[in-house]
Amino acid sequence: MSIDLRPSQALGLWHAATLEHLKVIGPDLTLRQMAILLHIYLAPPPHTVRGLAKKLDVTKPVITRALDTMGAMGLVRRIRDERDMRNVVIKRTVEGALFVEKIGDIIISEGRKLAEREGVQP
Amino acid sequence: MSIDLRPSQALGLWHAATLEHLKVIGPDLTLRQMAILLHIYLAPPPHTVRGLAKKLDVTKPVITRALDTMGAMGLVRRIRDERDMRNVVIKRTVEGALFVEKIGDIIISEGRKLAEREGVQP
DNA sequence: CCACTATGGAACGGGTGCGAAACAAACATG
DNA sequence: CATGTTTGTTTCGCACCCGTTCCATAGTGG
Repeated sequence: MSIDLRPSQALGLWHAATLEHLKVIGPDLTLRQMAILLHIYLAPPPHTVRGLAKKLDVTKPVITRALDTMGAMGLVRRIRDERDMRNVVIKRTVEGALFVEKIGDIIISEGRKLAEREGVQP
Repeated sequence: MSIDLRPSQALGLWHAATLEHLKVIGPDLTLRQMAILLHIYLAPPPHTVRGLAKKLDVTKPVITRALDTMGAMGLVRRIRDERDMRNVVIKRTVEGALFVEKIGDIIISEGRKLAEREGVQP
């Protein structure tokens, strides 16, 4: 229930989750794209290009290109804002939600394995 | 103490740690390079190119190039095996150990923040 | 209308990772 | 030795991401 990690646990979890992520999902997303995707699915909408750029402290083209890539993968959808046609609102997709859910499953699963392997410790 | 995560916690932790990782460390390592680095520092030595390639299920050039990159960053060191000169043994460095430790700190810190924010829940 | 700003995207040049194949050196074996 | 095998690296062609810069469209205020 808690997430008070000891150093070896934290790194072990990160290590295992990274390995499993590569094996299940592949190396096709950069760390930045991952961050963008997770932010879209975990932070409350609406999301715009400039909002994401500011939040992640990157330039706008980075967001644009990431949306191109992830849009092609079907993980995300762009919609023009009807009320201010300059804006683009980024929407979630079913496929993207499943993708993010899969990432969560990996982490939970690796966390559980790690807990079993270590048992209860001081 | 435990690492039994609920879905929202797992993804929240991954999200926060990814964001913080990008902010503190930068986007200069790919997911694969991260996995290689963590494996070198968390799994028991010795580590060889082919061993890493097999463990991570990638081709050898991937390892070679990753070692080039991370070697240039000082995170890792190559040593020829004296007893079989075909082998290359990958050694850890002080700088690399600090780097990995920093990653652990990020995860622990974000985990703690997350726990505080959520409190005890069903 | 006409500047002026805001927003997202496109174009350019540089860097780098990738897979496949070829390569060089060190060992093993007949 | 001569041949084959193992190990790590290099090369090649491709693709993608990056930062900078510039551009097109949409809204704003005189």
